[in-house]
Amino acid sequence: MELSKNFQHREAEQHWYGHWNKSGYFTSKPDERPPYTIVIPPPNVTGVLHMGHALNDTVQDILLRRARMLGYNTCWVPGTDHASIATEAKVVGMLREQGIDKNKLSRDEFLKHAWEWKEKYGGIILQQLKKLGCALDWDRTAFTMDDNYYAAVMRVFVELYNKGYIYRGVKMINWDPKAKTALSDEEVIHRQTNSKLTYVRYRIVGDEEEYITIATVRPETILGDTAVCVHPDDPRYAHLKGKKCIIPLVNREVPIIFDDYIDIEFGTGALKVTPAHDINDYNLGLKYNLPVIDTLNEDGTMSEAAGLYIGQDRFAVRKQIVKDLAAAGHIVKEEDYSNQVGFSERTDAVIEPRLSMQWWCNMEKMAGPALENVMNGNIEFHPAKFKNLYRHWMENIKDWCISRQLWWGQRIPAWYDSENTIYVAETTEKAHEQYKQQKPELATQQPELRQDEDVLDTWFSSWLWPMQVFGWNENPENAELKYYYPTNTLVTAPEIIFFWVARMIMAGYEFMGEKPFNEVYFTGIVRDKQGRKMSKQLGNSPDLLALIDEHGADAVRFSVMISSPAGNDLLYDEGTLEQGRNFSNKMWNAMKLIKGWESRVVDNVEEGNEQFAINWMEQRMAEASQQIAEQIKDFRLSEGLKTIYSLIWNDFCSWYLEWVKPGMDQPMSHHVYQRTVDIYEQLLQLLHPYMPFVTEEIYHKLRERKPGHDLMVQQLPVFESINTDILKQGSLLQEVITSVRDNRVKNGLKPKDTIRLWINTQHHSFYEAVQDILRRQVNAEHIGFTDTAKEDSISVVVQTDKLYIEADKEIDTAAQKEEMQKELDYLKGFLESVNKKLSNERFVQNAKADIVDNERRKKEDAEAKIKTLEESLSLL
RNA sequence: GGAGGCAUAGCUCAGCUGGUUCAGAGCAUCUGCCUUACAAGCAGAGGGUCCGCGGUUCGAAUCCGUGUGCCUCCA
Repeated sequence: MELSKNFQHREAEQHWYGHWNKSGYFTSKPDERPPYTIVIPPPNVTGVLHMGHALNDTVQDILLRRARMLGYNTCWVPGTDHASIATEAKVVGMLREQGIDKNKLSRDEFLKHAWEWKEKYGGIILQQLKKLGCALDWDRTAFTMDDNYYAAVMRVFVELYNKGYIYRGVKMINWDPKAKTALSDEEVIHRQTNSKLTYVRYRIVGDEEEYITIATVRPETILGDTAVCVHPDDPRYAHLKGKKCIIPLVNREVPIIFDDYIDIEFGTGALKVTPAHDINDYNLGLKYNLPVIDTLNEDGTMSEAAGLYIGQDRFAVRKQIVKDLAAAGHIVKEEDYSNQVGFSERTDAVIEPRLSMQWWCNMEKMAGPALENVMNGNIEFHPAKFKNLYRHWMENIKDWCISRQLWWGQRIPAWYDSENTIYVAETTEKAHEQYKQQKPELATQQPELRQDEDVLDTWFSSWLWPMQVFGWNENPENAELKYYYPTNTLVTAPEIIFFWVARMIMAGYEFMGEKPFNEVYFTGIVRDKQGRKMSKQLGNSPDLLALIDEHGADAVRFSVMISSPAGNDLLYDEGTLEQGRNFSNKMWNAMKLIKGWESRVVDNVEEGNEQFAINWMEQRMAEASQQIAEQIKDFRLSEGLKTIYSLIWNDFCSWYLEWVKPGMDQPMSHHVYQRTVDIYEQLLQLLHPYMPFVTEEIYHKLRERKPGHDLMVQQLPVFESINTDILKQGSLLQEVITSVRDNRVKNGLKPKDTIRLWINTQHHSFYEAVQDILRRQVNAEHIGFTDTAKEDSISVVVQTDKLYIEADKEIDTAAQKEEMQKELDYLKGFLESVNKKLSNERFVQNAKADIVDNERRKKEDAEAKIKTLEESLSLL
């Protein structure tokens, strides 16, 4: 078998993903094993794989692949979200390019285009997840607009309506003038924006000379003002009680009202009140019974009601009105001002608060169990800090605006008769039945009902995801739902904790009477090296498919995971891609080295110190396995990867393989060879969840495998208790080797220069067990024991052993002396502090016994070492 | 304005219930090596006022208070 110089990721990735898929490893059916279930946070059907997905889905894949190795029946459900507003915007844009105006299409015609688009381009992201290696059960691929899913959404709407949670009403909502739809509070992004604060004076009625000055960042809304408000305790305005003022340009008389809502410090202390276009003004309007003048059209242009600038865009008017006000002598001043402005999450348009008739869902009742079960730990949040955030939101939960003025989505199942009576039902037929029952006479004259034009918020469907992907609506008692629900772990971004996580929890308790998942792991936000959030707009998100193609999926997974501290944001540095690729390469070469020994394997070769190396490596592996299990259990996935990385690179490659490596053209013991392959297999298995492709590839190169004998489906070995003595001996050996090498370098010995090593020690048996290893590792031609110091040698102290290096070269004793003296000084200082502690009665009395014992041991160790060092020093 | 978080080596971060020779890891840097798997590598080294101040304690990177700086979410 000819092995390439480096790991070739392209062929390996394609081959193994296909092989796993064909072998049915991704498919799950309920059986006697315990389930481990994850539902993927469904990406937008319009989406393409970006860094956030890479992080999120790699985490899920790691958890899932590891769970399979621990004996669980793993099921990871893929799918996409119809993403009503994002998809509709995309389709509208595509139609525009083809010269088709959405407004000229009927609803059905538009939906036909939308479905065509979805079938053709939608769900590309699912193919991209395959490239990343994700072990998703493709047979279960779901879409939030599938027929059965649609039906579930209808049922939920009707049930909540019948319970009285869902109602229709006029309220102030966030209006997206670009998409021409309402948005929920969660879909509005507030950004600090540079604006102008314009000071405008309104003349007081009955006095040609007196004015009241207000400050505003949205001067165009002046046209909708119906009052001016000041604080009742503000002495500047006390004399204006009962007076009116005149809105400039439109010359409308409005009252001056007094309310302690006003912040005296802000601006001039006088606030213009525009009930139609500001939520706080709206509330003031309700309180003082002010008229509402809606000056905006749905596309953000000025309406008839504005009286001026009709049909012109709000931002153009903002500039123009300041000029016109100035010309009329009403502008006092303008100053730069920085404030929070709301933007649409989907279209990035500036949000206008706007009054409109919408559908609402009252969340208060559903919030109860959802809050309780997170706070009591029934659903675990990792990191736990998100519990506070969650509680804060749940305790102040507001009604959810669930209607959207769009076509792409689940149409609201409400019908109206000619008297505007509402019939809510899952289907047209059922609505008509209600109608005939309630108004038989009208129904015979006018049999047709008219359905509400709006669709539901996307999240009103995705909050059912963990139940509906297992067929909740068809049969809530079905075997799959019973087996897989509640799912185990939800992995998602903290940004959608309210949009999605909280609502899934509410839906779970409301409709299933059970939580949707046992635990939630919130990943960090992916940022670039400068700490900026990766986004399309900034263009700082790398092309993932290109990265995978160039460096390999394993390298991408490695690089995302290694820089992903638990619970914190991830500053993505492409340099770690190289680290990941180098790691693959390192493992590839370790395999090549081992394979190179295969032809030299002999049954009856005399073994040297290899057994020590094997015993030590096995214990290191057991120790690291335990650490990794702990780390992954606590979602410290990045640390888990570091642990395996170091175990493979340092312990296995740098130490173990060097320790068992046979000399040039020397035979290899059959036993040592087999154990080495066994050990390597287990290491590959530990790493497999993180880097599935390279590990599977090497696993198959190491030994011939029978069909079905793939690394992905192997079970993790269970390690017995750990022998710490062997681990300590291994560390001592490493310390001896490193110290001797260090002294070789410091004394200018070249790697090829051989030495003679003399050891003054109590631990003869230990050194005998490792002397072959030691000799090779420090390039010694001879190792022997001694009771006395060696003349003209480099002396090295390791713990309490003294080593003497003899070389055919001049030795710089002065430098050595200095080094030893430094070490000695440090130890003496250390001993002093230990002694101080031990002579402190309060310490000896208060501290735990084993802590005190430990201090005593430290004291003894330090004293012994000082003695050894002093002896060595005196001989220099 | 309200809520939450973070601050440890040049960079990114560990350090869990206060006590291990506790001040760590990786990357980066420096020095020497093309040594019989790997120069995408090997060997070795240097590098820190644990943000400032105060407190609790026999003992604080760790707990508490406070100041400063940065970040996120909400209004």
